[in-house]
Amino acid sequence: MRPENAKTRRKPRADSLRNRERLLEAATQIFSAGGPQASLEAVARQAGVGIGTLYRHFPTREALFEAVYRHEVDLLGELAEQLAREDDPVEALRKWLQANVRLVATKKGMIEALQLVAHGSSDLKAYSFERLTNSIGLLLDRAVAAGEIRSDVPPEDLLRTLVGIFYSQGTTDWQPTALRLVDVFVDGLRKR
Amino acid sequence: MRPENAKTRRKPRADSLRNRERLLEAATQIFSAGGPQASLEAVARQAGVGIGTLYRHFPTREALFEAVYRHEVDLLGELAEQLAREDDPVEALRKWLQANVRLVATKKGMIEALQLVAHGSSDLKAYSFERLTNSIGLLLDRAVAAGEIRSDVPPEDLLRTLVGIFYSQGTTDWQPTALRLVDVFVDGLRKR
DNA sequence: TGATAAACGGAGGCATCCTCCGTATAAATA
DNA sequence: TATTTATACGGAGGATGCCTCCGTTTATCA
Repeated sequence: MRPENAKTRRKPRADSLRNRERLLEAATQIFSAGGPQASLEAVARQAGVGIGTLYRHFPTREALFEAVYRHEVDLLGELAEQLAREDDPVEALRKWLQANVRLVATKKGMIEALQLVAHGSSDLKAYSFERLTNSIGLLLDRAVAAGEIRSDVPPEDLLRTLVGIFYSQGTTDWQPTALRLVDVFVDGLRKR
Repeated sequence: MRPENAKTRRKPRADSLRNRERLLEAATQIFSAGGPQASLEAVARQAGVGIGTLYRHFPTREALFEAVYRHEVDLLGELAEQLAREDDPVEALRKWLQANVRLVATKKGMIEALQLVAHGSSDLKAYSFERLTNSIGLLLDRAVAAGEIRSDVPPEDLLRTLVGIFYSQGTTDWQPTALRLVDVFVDGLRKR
């Protein structure tokens, strides 16, 4: 006799959890290298599981992609919380923005991925928009509170500006330009 | 004896030209409906030619897509020249911008298409950027010369703003919003 | 240590990609 | 106009990817 609700449930199987992790990790790699339309069979191969297992965990390409993307967004959120404990608030903000640029730069597929998100599932869109806006807000408020930057730029505008920087850049060697633009923008936020 | 250069060339075959046209037209339809990753075999079917013919004319998906996109850009260029002959220069500018919105709206695939261009062949990017900038410049200069709008907004900025409006919108029912934003922006350009 | 719910792998059917080459045909030539 | 020949045509076919289905395996629970 088990004392739980009507729906008595077994503990999830250990191999299931493990495979899910492996798939997520493999998908991050494969999508990063090949964009979000990369072969799902390649993902399964990379993870060392059967294609059926992939589809059981993530019934559609979008489901897998969303899980990967959510994970990346969460990592950026954690980075923001970590940076919020640094001394110099303006530098913390700058570092976070630069981390975004580097993330996109090292993962060539991420650019296309971002575009899919921009016009895909609005759940995911809402989630990541909120999460990223909060991250920026955290760092921004601290810098504003310290009296170091102007207070009339809301986090949303900063996020959109960041995305704009990604979009407007070409494919080759855009990272230095993007980093410079971020620098300029952060400097522009500073009070004179 | 033919009086031409070392490379004596026949006139291109009529069927070849015709098929190229048909493929372009079919691709415009198919890509518009299904986005740039739509089936190429569907394009060939729609055009009423064999798949081999498609590949002979356009060796890669990108080549076909580029041709389609160039054609659309050229049409917008021609529209600008036509509008430049209208009476009211500000209205002409507004109409051209609205035509852009409608073009993208009726062709759902165009949004993804634009994104491909943004990170694809830089030839195509340069070509379309220049062509569209010129179109805007044509209409803008006329309105400036008539003293109706401010003179400190270069065509490039206007183009980027337009693209930004496309990107920032969600998938559903964004056309009214985009048209409104265009309106606001054009009104903002007016001298008080 | 069995019973069994849950997860696993991958074969198989279908779609698309792209290449290759025998056939057809439009332009050139006589 | 008839013949030649460069050029283009169509589509079969091999490779790959998508996704489903189901017989087999295995982790949990008693």
